[in-house]
Amino acid sequence: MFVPVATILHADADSFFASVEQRDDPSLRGRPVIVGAGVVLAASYEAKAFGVRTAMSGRTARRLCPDAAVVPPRMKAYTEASKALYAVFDDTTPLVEGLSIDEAFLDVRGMERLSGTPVEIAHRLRAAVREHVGIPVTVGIARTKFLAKVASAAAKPDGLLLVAPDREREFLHPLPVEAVWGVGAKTAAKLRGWGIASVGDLARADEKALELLLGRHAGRHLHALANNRDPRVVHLRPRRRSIGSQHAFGRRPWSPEQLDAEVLGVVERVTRRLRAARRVARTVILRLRFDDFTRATRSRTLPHPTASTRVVGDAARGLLVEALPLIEQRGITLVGVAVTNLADDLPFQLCLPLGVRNTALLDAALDEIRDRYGSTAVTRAVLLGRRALEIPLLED
DNA sequence: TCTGGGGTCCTAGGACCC
DNA sequence: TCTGGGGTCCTAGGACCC
Repeated sequence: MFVPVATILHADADSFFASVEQRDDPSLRGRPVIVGAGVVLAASYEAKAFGVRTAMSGRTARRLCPDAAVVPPRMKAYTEASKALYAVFDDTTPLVEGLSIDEAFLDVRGMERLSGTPVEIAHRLRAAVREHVGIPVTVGIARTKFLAKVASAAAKPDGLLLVAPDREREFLHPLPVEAVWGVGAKTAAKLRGWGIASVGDLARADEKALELLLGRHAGRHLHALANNRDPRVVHLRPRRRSIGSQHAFGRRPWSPEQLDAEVLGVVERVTRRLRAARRVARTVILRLRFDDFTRATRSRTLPHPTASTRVVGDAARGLLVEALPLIEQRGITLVGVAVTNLADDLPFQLCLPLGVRNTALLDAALDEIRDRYGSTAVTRAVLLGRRALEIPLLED
């Protein structure tokens, strides 16, 4: 007989940024700690006890918890800690799916004889993170991703919770709808307006009615999760689909020149990361936020993928000009640029579209490759490019 | 209650092609 | 000449997550 087994672990560091700060500065241990001044990026559990929450304004947080230590974020330290955390994950099982800087699914199916039961593996994982990273991590264990994720949230902080396969519904159904992964403030408000307050209510709701209320996909998806149907499997880390950067500058007076310079600065950061990842993008998106907190996006898809600061910059500036009336009308507080439609930046991808009938453009492409990757890459590109160009050149 | 920076996915209309 | 149906791509916006 088939016996379902809980083999999916969801490991989630507790108040990640704040834990790293407490690790690196002993005087912060046991004290309320808030990371980030303008807005709360992370709050230690001591601060959360006062009602401080992530994404809350710094002013509100300090009012709730005047004794908290407020520290500026150190992204570099968090990135390092994340690498160490993932090293422990990768050491635990080959099947790790990263969700964010501090959180991942691990599938430990079939590892019983080698490593012990999932609960034993989770205990060892927590101890290893303590030892090698120096921060607490909470683990939820269940048969599905969704249950594992909900379990870790329920077990926080510094906990471990197994949802046994024969007790899934009794665990799930009493929880509030907000506990469902994918239900945020807007969706929760809609559901509560319809008298749906618990996961059990959601499970008993009519699926078609949910589709009408929330949209086709969201309706079906949430109905399935509430009814404990989640067939999603653990995948290896998927590749990134977009890269973006943004800058908020508050309600200062601004001029079109300053705005233009701001956009170019953001583009510079984005294209640098794009090149570091050896990828190219075809769609450029300009994000704007206004004085009244409304937002807008403008996007443009280029004929060829690129990682060039100039090309992305020109596109972003064009979009900015388009949006200028809106900006003048509402006043701007944030600009961001994201690129998407990503592909690998193989040298021949530059040669292929550029060189087909125009050798001047090919030269420009090769210059770009030399600037970016050095002269050996040019040799490779020329070889690849020649091969790619053979047929079109014969046609000419 | 009015704030950061980084992402993901879905919806829906319009253009265009077959 | 006209009408239908289907598919893909692009653009803009919305919701959600950490």
